[in-house]
Amino acid sequence: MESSPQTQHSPLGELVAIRRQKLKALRDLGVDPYGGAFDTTGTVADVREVFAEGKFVSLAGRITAYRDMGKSRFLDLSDIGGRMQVYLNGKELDEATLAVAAQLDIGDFLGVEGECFTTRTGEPSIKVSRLAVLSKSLRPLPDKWHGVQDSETRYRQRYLDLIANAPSRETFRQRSLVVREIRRFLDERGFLEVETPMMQAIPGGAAAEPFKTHHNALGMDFYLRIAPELYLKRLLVAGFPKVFELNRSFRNEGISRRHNPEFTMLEAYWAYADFRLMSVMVEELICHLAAMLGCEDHQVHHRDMEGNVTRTINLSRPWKRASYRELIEEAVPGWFALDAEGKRSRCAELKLDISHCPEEFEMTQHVFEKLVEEKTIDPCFVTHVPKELVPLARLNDADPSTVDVYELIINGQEISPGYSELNDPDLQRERLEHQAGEEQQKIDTEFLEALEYGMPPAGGIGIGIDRLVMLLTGAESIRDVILFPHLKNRPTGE
RNA sequence: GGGUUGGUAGCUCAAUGGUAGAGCAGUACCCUUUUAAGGUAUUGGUUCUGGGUUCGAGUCCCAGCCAACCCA
Repeated sequence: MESSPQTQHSPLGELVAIRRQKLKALRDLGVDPYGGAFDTTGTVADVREVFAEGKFVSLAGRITAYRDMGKSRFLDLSDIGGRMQVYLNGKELDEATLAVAAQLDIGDFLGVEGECFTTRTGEPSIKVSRLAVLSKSLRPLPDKWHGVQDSETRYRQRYLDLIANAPSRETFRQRSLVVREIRRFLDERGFLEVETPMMQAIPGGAAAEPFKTHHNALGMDFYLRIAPELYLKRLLVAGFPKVFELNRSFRNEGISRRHNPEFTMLEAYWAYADFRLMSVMVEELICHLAAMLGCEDHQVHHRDMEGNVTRTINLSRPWKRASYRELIEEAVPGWFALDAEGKRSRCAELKLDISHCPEEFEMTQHVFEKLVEEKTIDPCFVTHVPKELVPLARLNDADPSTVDVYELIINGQEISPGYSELNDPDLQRERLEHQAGEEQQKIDTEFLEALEYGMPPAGGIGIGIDRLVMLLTGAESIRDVILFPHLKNRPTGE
């Protein structure tokens, strides 16, 4: 705990001290500044809905503006969904109420009862007949007009960001709508939502560095999952034909504009389907979500602070489908005709740093990431991906050097992979062993055992929900769609 | 991990190496339909931290901390 700011000889301390004096004044008036339940007509939005001249309503919210005109006082009561103006008439209210009103600050939670009326400037308002202090705010809120600009404050004290910045509120409201709608969409199609372990003895389903933890009673180490995949497939073995999980996974890797150590992923599996069917469902889902958020003509517009359109994503169906090879040839003609040395010098010409790509397929993948993925704004399903990149998918019958998957690229980043899942237990074991190399202990042999009981052929998808929300809301950073992104600890104190 | 930029009042931002300022918030007063209310007055500073250069540092140099962006 930090020391109380009012004990410090600081400007902030003085502001807090003044508010504490008001707190005491309220108590001296016989008012509990942290009142209990308050019966309301509803939220601000609800009250606006039922608003009718002369109607008696009751509303609670935070004071976000205070306009004192002498005998007349107007204040704004806000909640996450909007604001409502409240009017205090200095001549009609009793002395006790006015004395309480004199101790109010921006930031306080207040409950009011009164009649609806419209001011002559046309503002729907509530003429207060009774008020109740619900929570006295002891610290000053951010600037009412500029909000919180400092990114560090916005992330560390997200509540201040949400209080002060309407666009941030809207982003997180939309995120919530998206998650809810995905569940509804899948439920409508017969998918069953399940919950599988986030603590796993062997973290499988992806290639990523896991977080490690320890269970005392069992006396064993666990890892936070990097993907739910291997458990969801066990449920296919169990006989569930359609399952999904929409929840957190964890990867102990770098933090960037597009990476948070914990992130939200949808994984869905559909028995007897394949990656093509999954791609159509994902196309439908994302278009549906965009439409729900009000995008017109399948155009998603990203805007800057002034509201100018900075990017338009065209979601018109059908979405482009092209093979990994085609897309790379398109970006770098003649690429696949080059030998390893040729590829290396071509990368140098293209100013691509491939110092971390010893293998040829890694150079190719780097070219793909830089010259295809990052430049693909409108949706594109990339198919026929090299098998080295995707060890858990079914090999393509016609070209066994590739797998039956799609990688959906939108907005310059991978949004969703979709597979025809590999259900041959022997081949799966071989591919996992090859992937694990020296580290055979990293193979989830119990998963392989499950496969040996028989897993139906299936289509599977993953969707990175954070990135999906970025694309739908125009957020530039993953931190703008995660309520509490991880940052380093603050040095000390404030 | 490397590079670039930034960190000044509660918030948003200024300030050629030469007295640290403004708007909002706060405080006091005026004002009965305002709404970024308005008017008058006014309080408020460890300029991120620690060193250094200098007659003099928010400003220049070094180191560190935190953040954003780019690269890996």
